Amino acid sequence: MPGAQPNARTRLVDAAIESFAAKGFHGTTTRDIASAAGMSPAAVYVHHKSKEDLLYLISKEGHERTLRLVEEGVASSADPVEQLRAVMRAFAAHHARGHTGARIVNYELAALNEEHLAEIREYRRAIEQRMRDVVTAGVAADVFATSNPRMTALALLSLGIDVARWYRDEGDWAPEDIADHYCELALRMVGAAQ
Amino acid sequence: MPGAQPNARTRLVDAAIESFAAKGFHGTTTRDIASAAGMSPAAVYVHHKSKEDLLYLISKEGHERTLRLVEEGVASSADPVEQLRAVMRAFAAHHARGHTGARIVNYELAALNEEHLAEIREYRRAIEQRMRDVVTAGVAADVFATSNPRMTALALLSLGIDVARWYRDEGDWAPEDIADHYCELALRMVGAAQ
DNA sequence: CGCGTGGCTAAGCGCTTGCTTAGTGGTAAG
DNA sequence: CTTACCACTAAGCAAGCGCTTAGCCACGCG
Repeated sequence: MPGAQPNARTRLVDAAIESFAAKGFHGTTTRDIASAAGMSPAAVYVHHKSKEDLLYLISKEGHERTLRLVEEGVASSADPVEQLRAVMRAFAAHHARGHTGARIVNYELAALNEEHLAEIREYRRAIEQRMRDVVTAGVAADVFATSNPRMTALALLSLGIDVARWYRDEGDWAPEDIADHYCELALRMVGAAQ
Repeated sequence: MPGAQPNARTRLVDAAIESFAAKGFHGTTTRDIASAAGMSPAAVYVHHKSKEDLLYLISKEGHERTLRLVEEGVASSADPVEQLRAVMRAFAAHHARGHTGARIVNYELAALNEEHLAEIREYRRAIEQRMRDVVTAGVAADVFATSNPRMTALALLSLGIDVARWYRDEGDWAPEDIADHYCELALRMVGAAQ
């Protein structure tokens, strides 16, 4: 065991996450990734097929995690108000706490190849569907009131996703502060009765 | 006059906007830009200093335009409710209609050099300040009610910016449809009295 | 001990990159 | 006709790119 720390493969993945988030997929070289993981350029290819494959792995795991988050929020209650609260809390906090990975998930889709992109799009479609279901259930139960449930659902996700763009670790707000306030905003956006 | 159409310089800028928006700054080559403008690779350097300088020019003009938009919205009325309506309408519609340029403005900041980035940050700070002023004025006038005006103002801008990410020309909604609905959402987010 | 195995690297291949150099051809003034 | 100028290009340079090849070295097993 030469270097340090855990598994070299995951060290490379972590290095790729840092690099892709900071400089974008095309702005990152395989040498950047290797040296951030403390290895030689060739080491990347011992553990991963290609640079694009690393991106795909990161994107896939990120989307899986996000979908799971949303589904757990929906499953946490039968009340649309509580569902929305749970989903928005988890979604916003995740995009703050995990802004590094979330930037890749949301802004590097164009760098994926065709098949990989098609697969990732499925996750995104599923996430949107879950949020749409929550909003339409609330409207049907007459606890939400919005003139365009589909656009409102998209706006809710959009608001959460964009946290990954503006969030800074050195900022004044902790992920939980943002999650709290975003819950309030979400309930207002859907016109939740209070 | 060999090629066609207007001014070669602006043709190159337009080509750069298309390319940067589609593939990102680092994913675009100077040859991409030149050939999209119907010229040889060297022609880029007849009219522009460097690839980064093209990005700077696009980013600067985009930010100037956005700031102007926000300021016009604020100036359109003395009533915070009307101000917010005007700003959100213009802001959302702009990020839909001009999503190509807006993507560069919002997602390619990291590709700017240090001085250029510093200058661009000033525009962004000013835009945020204008929005914050509208929200705090509304709270002071007791027509808005929000527990965290600063975060709410950021969320309003965030919501508008992210339109540039998800908007598609082939989609079901026109920029005006989005602008209308986003006005409603904005007023709800700030807790505007109805 | 010899032998295989598996994580890792030194070196480098073929290609593309941003950008430069040395012009070319068309236009217009003198 | 000469001269100067301007928009543009053909060709190419040095550097950097993603990725491969060949092989090293520490290890476990007989």
